[in-house]
Amino acid sequence: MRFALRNRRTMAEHHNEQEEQRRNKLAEIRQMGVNPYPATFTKTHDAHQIVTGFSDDTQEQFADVAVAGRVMAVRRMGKASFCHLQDHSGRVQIYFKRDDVGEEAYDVIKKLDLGDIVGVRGHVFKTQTGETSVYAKEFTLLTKSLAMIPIAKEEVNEDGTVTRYDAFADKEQRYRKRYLDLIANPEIKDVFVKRARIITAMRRYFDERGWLEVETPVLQPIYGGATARPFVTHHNALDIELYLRIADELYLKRLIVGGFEGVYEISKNFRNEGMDKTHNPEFTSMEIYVAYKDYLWMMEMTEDLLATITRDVNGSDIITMNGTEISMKPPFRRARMFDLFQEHTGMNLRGLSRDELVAAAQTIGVPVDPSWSAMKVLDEIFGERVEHHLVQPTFVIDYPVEMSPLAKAHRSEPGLVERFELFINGKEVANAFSELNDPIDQRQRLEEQARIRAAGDFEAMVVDEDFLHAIEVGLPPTAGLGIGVDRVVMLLTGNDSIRDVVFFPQMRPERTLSDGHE
RNA sequence: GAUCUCGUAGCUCAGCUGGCUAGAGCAUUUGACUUUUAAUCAAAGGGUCCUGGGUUCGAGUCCCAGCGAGAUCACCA
Repeated sequence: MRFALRNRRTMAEHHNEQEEQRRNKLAEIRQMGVNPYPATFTKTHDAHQIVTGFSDDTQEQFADVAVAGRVMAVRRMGKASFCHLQDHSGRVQIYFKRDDVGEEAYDVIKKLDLGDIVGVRGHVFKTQTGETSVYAKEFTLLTKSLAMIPIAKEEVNEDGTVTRYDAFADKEQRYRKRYLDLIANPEIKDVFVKRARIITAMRRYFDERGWLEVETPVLQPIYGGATARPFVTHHNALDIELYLRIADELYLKRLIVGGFEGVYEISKNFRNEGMDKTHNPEFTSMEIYVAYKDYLWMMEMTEDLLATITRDVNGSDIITMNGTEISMKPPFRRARMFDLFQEHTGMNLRGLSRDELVAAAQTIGVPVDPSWSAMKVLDEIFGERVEHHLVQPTFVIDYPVEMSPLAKAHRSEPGLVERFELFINGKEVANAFSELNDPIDQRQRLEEQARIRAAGDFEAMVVDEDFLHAIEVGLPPTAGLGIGVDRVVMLLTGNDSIRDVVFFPQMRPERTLSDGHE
């Protein structure tokens, strides 16, 4: 009966047996004169502090503690009961004895359900079997839970590991109802704590160097800075179409034009494209622009940044992904794109025409569509033959100009731009260039994009006249970098799905009942 | 968008080539038990078998369509 869970809100009158029982208990508790939803509770300790801090030597400090949390297990034995409370730090066992906690409180304790939130005051002790527990003297119901919660039984093994029986494992329900996932599988909180630490470390790194965190528009009249399809929305008062940003690049460069010499933004971007293990329609990116620097400098900054973050959150330079060790210790390998082609295909693809590239692809057995552009063919060969080799951090540098309409022409290599992409574990993690600041060149590049767009490629860029005007006013030499924050989090937490590093990944809407409940 | 796999109780799952009133463990209810710990013991309740069609004497099971999910591929960060 999946839809019973899914459409609870639309079926307010329809409760199953167990939910009906909980509502009855709620009424009974109210009749006993107990408020099932009081306003506050004063905690003195976290579960973790008690479990790790209590000993024969410290028992004085734990003579009077107050803890609160969600009831995760109850074992009743007539006039005494044990339960496990779970708070943000972990679990602790509570011992309730009717003669100590009082008969009225014990009557409420008898009605406790898994998922209720309670507060307990008492002293800490060790049970006969040696588990550190709180011996309750006072009990307060803090929140009566009315909905069923998929709490599984757990066994703590001798080595301290936990075996969970019949755990809440349905990926769909875990993503849709993340609050249940967090309750039932609390260890996933570590991923999100680490995510927060990564972002904090990144911010600290930039702030320490004097670069300014800024905010630029999410709603943009012209989208740009990347090749992607946008989400479209409508502003009623202005009666115009607006686009959710696909990148913040063009606005951040305007700020460098305006005189800031280092700006960064950590922001959600939105791309109206497919979803899979590494793509969510909204995702977090970090973009930073620093004046008077180039992509060579940016490579050093990037490897130092990522090494610093890795050490901060993982305490080591080594990360392990599906059993593969990846060293985040600088310097990272640097390889020119066409050298990598040479290395992994044995062919020199530099300067080949489209037809020659198609022929080359066929020679090495990469299937290509003859209608594709030269750049598309090159990209395909890279994806098929090169990318998955780039497990250890590798800067791929010096891309063809056609692939990079916002990057500065290479200072010594005609036809290439000063750009790098950083690959780790076979996936792109960062993208950066010496920013194009030649206004004539920039205009030509965007106009070329417009032609590609007119020819039917909706991902090609749109000409942004105001941005071009800003470049004409004068952008100093500038290095820019974008990092896929979700991907960094995936790497540092060992997850291979973006859905496991985002609290609420995008899901198809659930089906509603056909009979008009909605 | 394509292909494959899956959808049975609150949770985790059985249910063979279609055949009695659809099962188990946990969870729930009632009773016993004042240091238990996957507590135990006794009894009980709980199901639109994802949805809609079809085949059949008979469908959880077979067929078709739809919805949702996961995996793989394609596009992208």
